[in-house]
Amino acid sequence: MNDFRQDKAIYLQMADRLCDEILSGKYGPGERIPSVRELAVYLGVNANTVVRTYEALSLQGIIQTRRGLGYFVTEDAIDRIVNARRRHFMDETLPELFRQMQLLDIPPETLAGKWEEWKQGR
Amino acid sequence: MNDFRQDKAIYLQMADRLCDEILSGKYGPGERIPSVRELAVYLGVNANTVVRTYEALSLQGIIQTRRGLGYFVTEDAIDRIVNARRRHFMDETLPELFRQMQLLDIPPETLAGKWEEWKQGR
Amino acid sequence: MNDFRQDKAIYLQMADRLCDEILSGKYGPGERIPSVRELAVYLGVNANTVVRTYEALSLQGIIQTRRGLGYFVTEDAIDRIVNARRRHFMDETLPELFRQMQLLDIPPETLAGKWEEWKQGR
Amino acid sequence: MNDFRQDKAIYLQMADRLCDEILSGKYGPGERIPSVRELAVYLGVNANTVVRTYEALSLQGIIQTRRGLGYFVTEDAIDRIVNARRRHFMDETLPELFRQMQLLDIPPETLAGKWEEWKQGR
DNA sequence: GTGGTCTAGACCACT
DNA sequence: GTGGTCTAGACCACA
Repeated sequence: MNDFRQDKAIYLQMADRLCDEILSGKYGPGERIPSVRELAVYLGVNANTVVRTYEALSLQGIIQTRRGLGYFVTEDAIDRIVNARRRHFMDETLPELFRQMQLLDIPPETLAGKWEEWKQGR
Repeated sequence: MNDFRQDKAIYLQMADRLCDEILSGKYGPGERIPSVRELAVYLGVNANTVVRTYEALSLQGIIQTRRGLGYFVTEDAIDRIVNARRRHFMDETLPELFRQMQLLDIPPETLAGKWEEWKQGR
Repeated sequence: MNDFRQDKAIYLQMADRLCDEILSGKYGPGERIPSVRELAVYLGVNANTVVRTYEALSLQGIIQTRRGLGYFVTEDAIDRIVNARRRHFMDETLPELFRQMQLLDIPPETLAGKWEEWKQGR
Repeated sequence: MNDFRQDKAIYLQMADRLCDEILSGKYGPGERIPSVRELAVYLGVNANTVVRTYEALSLQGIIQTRRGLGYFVTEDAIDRIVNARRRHFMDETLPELFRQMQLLDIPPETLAGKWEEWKQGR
């Protein structure tokens, strides 16, 4: 229990995991996810931390709450997750990649070549 | 003290940090870096862990030992670090990037366009 | 200190007040608002409650954080507040109004007439 | 006990509640409502506050006192409550609504359209 | 100083 | 049981 990295907020790591589990089909659209207290005990974190995770995912429309019943995966959760990750890739991953390329003096043409190599290797 | 991630060997994380500090100029070429015991106490890790770090960096020619004096940054440390990181970029960062792009269904042409955007934004 | 109603979360009431103060010009676009701890002491609430208020307003793009400096009113804060309130009027106020009208057996035509009356009375 | 708002006199809030309970059938026409002292203890308020509540409702003809027996719901209590609330709707709710519409720059024609929408949605 | 996160424990309303 | 909110107090990174 409680095997989280130190370089990212626990509640965000938990959100990522839940999204992975939704994408993998562990929790399908419309299904109920573990209650706040259940998950808190299971992962060895404070209930408030789980609350923050669920709030964040609610705001993104990936899960929704039903008072007194629990949290449920929304019908379009998968679309929303993929879109959010695509956005993150464009706004975070790519700029960081380009920053590194600049620092390491790697020309952008390299990317196209490496992409071909990689596709072959699969 | 001792704020290391759990997902990577501590001695490798320490090596990364030392490289960062060399690149930043904190320890210039030819300068002495902290002794094994000093660094072990300072970072709250076992002295053997520091030894492994220094051995790894020695093997890469980034630092070198002088009997009875300590470890010193080599003259071409910066080049070696940049080259090592360039290799890491090619062998680790890029494949991971391409894997993500495949998962998110992002075409490779996007990279060239985004690179131009990013260069403009700077 | 601490004069909040019991029928609505304190952090939401605080958010409403802050929006009022932004609309009134007390805090203009680009200006800094009180720090989390300042406001907590001033209003006699817990710092975490202020944090929730500021987080909620951040998510709506009404304020934004600058690490180590504080929270600042965004340039388009006023537009966002007005739009949010208009949306609330349509989605919350009106349905509640109509529900009451149905309960009290008040015909919808009444509204137009009363509107004219009210406009004259001003 | 004693969960009243701060922004409205407690005796008026108690009167509202009693009216709700009459409308809901908890106390039917002709039935006896709790004694002043009973209600005061139950709600944790001063007995004089309950007296003011009952006086106010008596003046509106919603309840009536029978010496030595207690207060009783009048036969036409429900009509009187509905009428009072209709008056409140006209004199308080609507002007406040119109004030908001003016502030938010919402044209009065919107009401008719939204009313149709709402009726459909039920 | 600033904000950001986490824990522990409490009370509430709703089912 | 469920989620929603609040308090008290702690430690962190950033400026």
